Amino acid sequence: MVGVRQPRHPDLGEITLMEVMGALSDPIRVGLVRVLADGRERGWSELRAPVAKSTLSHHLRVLRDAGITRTRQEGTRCYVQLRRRDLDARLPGLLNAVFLAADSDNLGAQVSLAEDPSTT
Amino acid sequence: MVGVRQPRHPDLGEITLMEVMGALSDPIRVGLVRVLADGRERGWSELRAPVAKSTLSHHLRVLRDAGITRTRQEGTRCYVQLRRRDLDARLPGLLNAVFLAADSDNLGAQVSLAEDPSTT
DNA sequence: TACGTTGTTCGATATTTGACGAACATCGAA
DNA sequence: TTCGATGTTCGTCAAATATCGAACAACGTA
Repeated sequence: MVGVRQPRHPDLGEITLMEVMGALSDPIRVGLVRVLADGRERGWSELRAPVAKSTLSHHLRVLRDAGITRTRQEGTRCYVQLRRRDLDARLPGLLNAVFLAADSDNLGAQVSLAEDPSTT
Repeated sequence: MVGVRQPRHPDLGEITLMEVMGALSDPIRVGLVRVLADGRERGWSELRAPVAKSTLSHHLRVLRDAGITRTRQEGTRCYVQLRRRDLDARLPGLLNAVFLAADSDNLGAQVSLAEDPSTT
């Protein structure tokens, strides 16, 4: 990515419940995960959250470090994707439960996707 | 209870995903919840955790405030119980997922019950 | 090669959190 | 009523977190 190369992605066995729970105890991050819920890869710049870009970068890092998302760099741009398969394998049912509760309370609604992907 | 009366217990509708996730992102607290997993009420003094009693009190308060446990006072003693029904109603599947993951990793194993309940 | 874009990293804060021991409050018992 | 037991609360610290703006680094492009 831009700045530093090769963000660390913990592999399946390194994903821990404690870290995932901690990562998902912040509304911005839950919002980000919800936005990625459909499994599609999203561009960093599509993500809309009411925080400074350095803060958004921080949150995305927490998610990545916890093994919740995967970041891919392509040229100058980054793309983020939910590691749903890995999470479901390692922590069965957790993501579903979080989505269920978050959806019903519209938690993390402050986060959204840019309507127009070109709004990069 | 001892010290101050009537600990606050959020009712069903006040339980939030964010607070529960935060409460369950600490190994001691996950350990406590695991110890209460069978639904039986336990005496405060039965709980064994590698922290000072003021710290244990703190953790039990975090769990109580999040709506995860219910505390009852009887004379000089306190009894704690998991609010499983409420949690399952408000956050379906979450507790199960946490138990599943915590059990398989033996998370929070530092917490246990006194072998002899009289070890009060 | 000089720029502009895109995220990341670096301080700097302010807040929250975990932990401890000591003081305290409440209840039951001597 | 004087103790002893049982938790809670308080004051204090250290460590972790959330945020921000500014400086940076890596790419693509003019």
